[in-house]
Amino acid sequence: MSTISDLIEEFLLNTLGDDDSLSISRNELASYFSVAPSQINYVLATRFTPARGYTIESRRGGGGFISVVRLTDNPSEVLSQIVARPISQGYSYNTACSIVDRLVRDEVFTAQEAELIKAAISDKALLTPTMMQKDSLRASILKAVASAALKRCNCKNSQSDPAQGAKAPDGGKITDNRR
Amino acid sequence: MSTISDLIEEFLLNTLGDDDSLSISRNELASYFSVAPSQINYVLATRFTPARGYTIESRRGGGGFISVVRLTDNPSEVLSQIVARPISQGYSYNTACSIVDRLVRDEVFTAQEAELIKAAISDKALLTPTMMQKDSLRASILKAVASAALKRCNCKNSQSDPAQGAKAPDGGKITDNRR
DNA sequence: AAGTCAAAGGTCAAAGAAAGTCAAACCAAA
DNA sequence: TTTGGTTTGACTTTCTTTGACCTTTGACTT
Repeated sequence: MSTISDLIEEFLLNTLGDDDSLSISRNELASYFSVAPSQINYVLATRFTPARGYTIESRRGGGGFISVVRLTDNPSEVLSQIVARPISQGYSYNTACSIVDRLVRDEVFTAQEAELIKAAISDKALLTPTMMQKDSLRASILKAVASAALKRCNCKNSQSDPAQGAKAPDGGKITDNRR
Repeated sequence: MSTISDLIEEFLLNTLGDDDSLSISRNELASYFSVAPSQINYVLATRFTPARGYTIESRRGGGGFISVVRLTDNPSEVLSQIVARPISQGYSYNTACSIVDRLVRDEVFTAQEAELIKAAISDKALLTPTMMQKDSLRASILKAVASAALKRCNCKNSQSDPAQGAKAPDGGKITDNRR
């Protein structure tokens, strides 16, 4: 069964379509789905995270709105960020998966590759006793994988695509807010 | 004589039929058979193991579910050996690489996938202090990856579109992990 | 310009809904 | 009587939903 949050996510994704941003009224959306307005925040906080390649902007007061922006920065940027990030900060499994999925979206990885990577960084695969250790290990493995991916990325990119501007407005933090 | 666990197994197998995967609610199933919910876990843990050709996925919380995924029924010999082998025996990096290369020749993995896997199991990626620990960890990761490779969709299916977050309403893919 | 106010949206914690874990109790067969 | 597979239930973890209360904003007065 899929939850109302899933439906809202789907609705937003559909509304987004091929565009790279959309703007809505929180209250309207909430009443359209008959949920508490704060549930909209929940959906945004859990599904439209930077790790997944989105950011949120909003304004309060009369004429307020929320907008969802699809991050369109260069995939190799994302890879570089993973590589640059200190291992000690670690990644939860879910955050790591969000990132991997996001990279599938950006066509850095195929869906099959993503499955393999996710398997490799699953709790199951990571024997280590404590969660903290797992998170670090995951960061380290992901880093190695990202480096490997960067290599082929460089090969592919060697002659392409100047026409893409649009950097992340926030310096592109890669974290996931899910609880 | 047949225990209730056997009946639950049979029920699941029937429900699975010819499909590659099924998705159920643990609580519903438990109450259908009037058993403790955790008995469902017992059945899954003892009867739907990778060794027997299945893996389990699940999600907790509201809208939670358990899904049973059938692994390919004509697995690569090499792949099944990896899954069967005890982790404690470990793999050196070189051995592991040979195996992965072998799997490339067998067309289980693409060359690109192989690169990523090798990166994931490189000494660099594996933080752990002692070599022995690294070797075990490598075995565990490789096992998880092999297991993922045994999922059908990973073997032959790629015809459909993976490009956007999985639209399959209600019948298809369960592989989640997102949140 | 400053003050007021209603209309947004934001935060947070509690309650609810699943599933997971683990060890103790149970039972059948050797 | 020991052993190994089953069954159960108490407790934990994860994800979702709701509601009460907080902050920001712009328009409207004064």
